[in-house]
Amino acid sequence: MSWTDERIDQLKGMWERGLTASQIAEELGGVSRNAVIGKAHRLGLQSRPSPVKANDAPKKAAVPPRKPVSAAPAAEVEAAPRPATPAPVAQAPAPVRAFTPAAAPAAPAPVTDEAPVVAPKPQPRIVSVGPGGFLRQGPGDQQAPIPPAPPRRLVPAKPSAEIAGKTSLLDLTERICKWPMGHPGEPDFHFCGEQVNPGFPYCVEHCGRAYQAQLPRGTRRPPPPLPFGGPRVR
DNA sequence: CCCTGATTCGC
DNA sequence: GCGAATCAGG
Repeated sequence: MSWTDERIDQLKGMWERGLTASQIAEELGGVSRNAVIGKAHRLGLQSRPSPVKANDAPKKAAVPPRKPVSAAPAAEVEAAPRPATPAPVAQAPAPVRAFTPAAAPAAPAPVTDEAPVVAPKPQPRIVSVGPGGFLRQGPGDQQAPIPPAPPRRLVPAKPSAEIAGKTSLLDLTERICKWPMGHPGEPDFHFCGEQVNPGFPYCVEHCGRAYQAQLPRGTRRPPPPLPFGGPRVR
């Protein structure tokens, strides 16, 4: 499989929504987890909480090159680190005022420079709250800052109590027995969920059901006689 | 063992 | 550019 624009878009979306690389790889199909991670990095989608990478100063070399083909110049001065998100210079917490009307009028924009900015009179903005708690926006108002969505992992909703504790379709992995229990559509339809017989999609017990030993040709039993002599043959 | 993301490097 | 191999932490 190749990285078409569509697949790249899917990758971006899932990566940003917090799906793991494995999940994304499964979803896309035809690519490995490593491929997804590699592509994500090449795309510049980067930096998700990694279990390995400490978020703070990497004092030690994280991964010393296994095959140091070229000696790296050690005296490299790191360039100025680019902040991941532009500094929220004038991110005045406007909506807060709506919820804490008693608070004194805070400085609307905490400008940090020393220029003698003549603070315009902090005229009290009238903010009305609509049903559901959203803030009504006046014609001149700027869009309220959208709070960044925290990274979240999609968790399959548990649909019913009958299935609680059972192996659902979403629980299936390479090493989970996929023998169906019940029938699709029924409320308690699930899968066996036992440890798989290595190399097979089912556990040992269900392998015995799925794969019946076949006698060599010539030694097969004749088919059992059908009732009433079987279908009529002219 | 399983999982995770990061990184390297041959292709 | 791609991704398997590898590393390393949970």
